[in-house]
Amino acid sequence: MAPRGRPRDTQVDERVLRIAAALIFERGYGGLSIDEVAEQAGVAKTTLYRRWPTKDHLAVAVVARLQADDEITDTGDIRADLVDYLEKIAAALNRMRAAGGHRGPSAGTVGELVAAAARHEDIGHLTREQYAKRNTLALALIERARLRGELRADLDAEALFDQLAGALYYRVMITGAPVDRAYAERLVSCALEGNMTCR
Amino acid sequence: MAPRGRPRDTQVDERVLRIAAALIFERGYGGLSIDEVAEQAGVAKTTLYRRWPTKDHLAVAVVARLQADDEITDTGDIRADLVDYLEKIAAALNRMRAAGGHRGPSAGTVGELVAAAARHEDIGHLTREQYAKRNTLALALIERARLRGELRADLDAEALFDQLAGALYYRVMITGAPVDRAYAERLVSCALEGNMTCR
DNA sequence: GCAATTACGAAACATGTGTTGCGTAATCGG
DNA sequence: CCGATTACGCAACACATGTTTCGTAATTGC
Repeated sequence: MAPRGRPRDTQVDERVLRIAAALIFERGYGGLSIDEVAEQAGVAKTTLYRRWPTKDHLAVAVVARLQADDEITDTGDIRADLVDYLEKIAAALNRMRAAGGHRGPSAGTVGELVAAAARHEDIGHLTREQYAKRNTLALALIERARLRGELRADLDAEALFDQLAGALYYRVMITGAPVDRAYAERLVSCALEGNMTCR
Repeated sequence: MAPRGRPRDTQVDERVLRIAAALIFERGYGGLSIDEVAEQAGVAKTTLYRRWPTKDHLAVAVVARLQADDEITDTGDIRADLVDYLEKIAAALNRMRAAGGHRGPSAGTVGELVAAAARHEDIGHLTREQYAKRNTLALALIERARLRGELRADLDAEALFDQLAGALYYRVMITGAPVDRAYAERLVSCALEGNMTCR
């Protein structure tokens, strides 16, 4: 049952992830140096590379740790449920945002992770799975609201959620504007109530 | 009027940008090597660094080149105008998307540019200005439609455009789903018509 | 206890980015 | 024409990432 050879030092994973997280949060993605992590953790670089084949993999592992498992609440009030869910996504983004580089509200880490997902097929596969899960949960929530008559019967759930989640990412990565609960409420109102006059 | 010393070889800029674009499009952001660009262009590295202080600056210059100046058309039909504008943004994203790494529909380049904007204050300033300009144009378009009664008087124009543009970026960078004119039409319909039943 | 297996540490190495120093070339102002 | 100024090319360097090699340590199955 136990693997054949010498077992890995399980303390190393914990220690390395903690040190790496501190470095990313303090100096940003570029300030995360493998050499420095190895030195501070008191292990050789080879030990790190055995667990995370690249710096990107280590960084993804760090970020994945501080992402709370997005659990969805279905109170029956689609407006409140959507706001809650968006706020959870926003909170995860803001947590990474705090790990900016030289500037305060920098979205560098999020962009780096997107790039990392594109560079390494396995990371991309992993993150896409994560996002697919989030998407499935949201679409199911919307579908339930539609079935109980809270939402239009002919709505485009995919476009709706793309818009809501996309606006959060757009703000964090592109415009740099803040994302908080108040903004989540604005988004949901805008999306649910529509913008045409002819009604 | 003319600068004091030896003038720069203007052919170098053109040649370097063309070669760098070819490299990015063929091998992705990571495949863009300063040494290789210098060699293929037949110039020294110092000549490149005199014009673009980092690889990030060169890459941004390459991408800025193939971004058509977003001109907005105001036909008086807000739905058609928004679809047109979104399609222009989508076209620019797809052009970068073609410059993927190892996988076809990779959004790595877009993510790298976001990261680059966070790494270098001047790039961030430049791109935020660019996005602010785009935002101003879109908000003005929406405002005109609102004033002529096509849209609700109490709409949230910022949230509306964040949602539309954000959905495009979200798809390109996060989910990897395609963005084309058909999707732009779905977005605009979803946003304009709203999703509640009570109407 | 012994062989196989796996983890670990130390060091050297290859590659790419970005910087620096120096000699040479081109242009302008006088 | 001459000096100041700027561009250019060549070479070397510092630094970080990531790979590889080799010797050693710990654990399992027999």
